[in-house]
Amino acid sequence: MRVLAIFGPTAVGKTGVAIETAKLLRDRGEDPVAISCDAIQVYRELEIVSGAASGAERAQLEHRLLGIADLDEEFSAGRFARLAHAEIDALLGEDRRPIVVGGTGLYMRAALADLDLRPPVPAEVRAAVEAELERRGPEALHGELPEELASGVHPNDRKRIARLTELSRLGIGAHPSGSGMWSEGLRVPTLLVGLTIERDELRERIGARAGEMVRLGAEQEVRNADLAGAQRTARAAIGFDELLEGDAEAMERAQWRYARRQLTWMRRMEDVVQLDRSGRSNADVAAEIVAMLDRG
RNA sequence: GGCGAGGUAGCUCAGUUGGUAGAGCACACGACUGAAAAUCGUGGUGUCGCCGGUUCGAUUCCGGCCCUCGCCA
Repeated sequence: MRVLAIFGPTAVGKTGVAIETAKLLRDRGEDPVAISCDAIQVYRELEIVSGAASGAERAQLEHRLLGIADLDEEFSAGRFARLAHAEIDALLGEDRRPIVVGGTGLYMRAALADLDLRPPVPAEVRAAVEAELERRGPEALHGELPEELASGVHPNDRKRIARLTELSRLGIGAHPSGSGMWSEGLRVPTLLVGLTIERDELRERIGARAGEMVRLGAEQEVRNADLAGAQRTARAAIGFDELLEGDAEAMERAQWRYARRQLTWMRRMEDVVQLDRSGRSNADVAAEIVAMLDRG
């Protein structure tokens, strides 16, 4: 049985399409389960601002890896990869079809392939490197990286420079950047669908969704998360800082920018089947996906 | 109607002691290996309000006009 993966920009309707697809699959005797692929939806108390599947939606299709971390925990692609692989393999073992659905490009890639991600580093090492980065600036540390690592990172890219510096100080060989990410094949047979949509329609959807988030109390949610001591990986949520400032429009703009980055990621994906859902219902799109699964 | 301030990129504005302009945001594209909704890179924005004058040359100086804002009538 092939895994079904659904990727696409924020607000394109991934959850809705997944639910409709699951219904059609159930009609033919399957028992599918969704596996969320989202770096923010893993947080328990960030459901509104992350646009996680609602209770009503989850009643129609079981979603896993949603709301599995507390706000004061740091999350990571590596941690996600292990969990996702376990879920996918367990479902396949039960002959249930995994529907891997989400918009975090790296998480999707990590779920579908074996990325050989490097280990996390001790907090002390990271704190030391961060302090040094603050003091000396990114260019200085960039200059001290081994040539094969430095060449793949821009001297302004603080986060990657920090990470590579941490790894090389611990004597852990990092990936010489580039190439590898796409060279390894998928772990298991998969149909990877990338949902696309006309820009005007996507803008409307993002606007409507942002308004809905505010109506559901996203601002309060974010204030609570702030007080609860949310970790930086949780504070990275689009809308977190914006709503703390009371600027819902800024959140909407950031979501649009994010959607474009997701589209860039999607164009880069190998073996992705792009499916234009402009002006179409979730059910209509789902029917096409099921037909693709049938075609093998 | 009078006085004052201002009209430059999609927006907010900077600037040119006269040689046809620039920053932020927005926009478009790209990179991405345990922070990825993160982080970073590249790119173009344009009758410099309109019409004249001076000048080799005016967005810049001068005159007139139009428009916006504020105050006063």
